[in-house]
Amino acid sequence: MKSDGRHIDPPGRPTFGSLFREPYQTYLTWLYERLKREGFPDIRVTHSTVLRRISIDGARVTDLAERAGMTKQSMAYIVDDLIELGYVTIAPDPSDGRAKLVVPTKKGERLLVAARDLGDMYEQHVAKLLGAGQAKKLRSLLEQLNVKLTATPPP
Amino acid sequence: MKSDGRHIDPPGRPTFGSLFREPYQTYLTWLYERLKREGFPDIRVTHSTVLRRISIDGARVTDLAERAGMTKQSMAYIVDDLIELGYVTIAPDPSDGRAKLVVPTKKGERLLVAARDLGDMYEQHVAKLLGAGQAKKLRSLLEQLNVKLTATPPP
DNA sequence: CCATATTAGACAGAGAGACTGACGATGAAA
DNA sequence: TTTCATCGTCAGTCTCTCTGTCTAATATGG
Repeated sequence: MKSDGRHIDPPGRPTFGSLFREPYQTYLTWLYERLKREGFPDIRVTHSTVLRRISIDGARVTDLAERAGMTKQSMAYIVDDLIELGYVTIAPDPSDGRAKLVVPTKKGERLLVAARDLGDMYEQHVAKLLGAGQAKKLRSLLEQLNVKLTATPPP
Repeated sequence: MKSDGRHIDPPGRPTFGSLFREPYQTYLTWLYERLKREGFPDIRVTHSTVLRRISIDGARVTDLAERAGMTKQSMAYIVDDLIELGYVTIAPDPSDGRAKLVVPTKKGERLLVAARDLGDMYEQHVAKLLGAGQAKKLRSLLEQLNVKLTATPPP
């Protein structure tokens, strides 16, 4: 944990990568620790690829996989896990006999609400650290950046 | 209980988590794609846990592991890989007969320089997208945030 | 209406990358 | 010297993602 001050990254000027990595890592670690405490001890980081994209209307495994940028086999693996843990169920898709819909259970909905509330709580903590105005500025800059990076990716 | 929205994340207001995740993901993907093109096709994301923390003076596996927050076995596995790929070598630690130092080779140093240059290039791209002043502001906010989050983690 | 191509998902196997536990060798301290 | 801590390794396991192959169901052109 202690830094010896002889790294490639000069201590005074963190690389742009670490600038983004560190808060994300911190957030991730905090969130899953809190979810554990809030009564969801069996939720792992991988599950978020499903949880981030699920809706109460249900979603197909193939769609979830495509949105997450992974294979449908991998997505099916994660969905299976969430089924076993009781956070989602599968229902037949009335509009396509081949497809199944992944739908959150009541327990799954409680999880989604908890995760969202924790996200808000984290943002409030950041506002307390930076000041409300600066936190708002940070959000705004990151939102702009994400939009513009999508539109104009680096060469 | 909100039930009218189809998506858990309202489209207009990304969660705080996604705000950090997206630029980091974009950056990672871009960086390793570029490294591939720059002549380092065998470098994978995992290797960064070593590369981020290595110095030209060398570092012990145990230290690398502790700084990366992982086990020394896992770190040794990654170091072995980098040895085989020719990016680092191990040298005996003159101050401790049990220990070995992980030192970058010439090839490893070229990689570190390339990675750092690409990081700068990415930052310049961000400056072009947001404007130089806003990009500087973003860097400043993220630096402050990282320092303050370390000092005062969320509850 | 049928033949063919496409699509949704399942099954099997492989490999990366992380973990735990146990261990020998070396060093530090009583 | 004896005892305990530390450095790195060996062996085994688990999670997660990938390819490749397969079936059942759907969509489409003739």
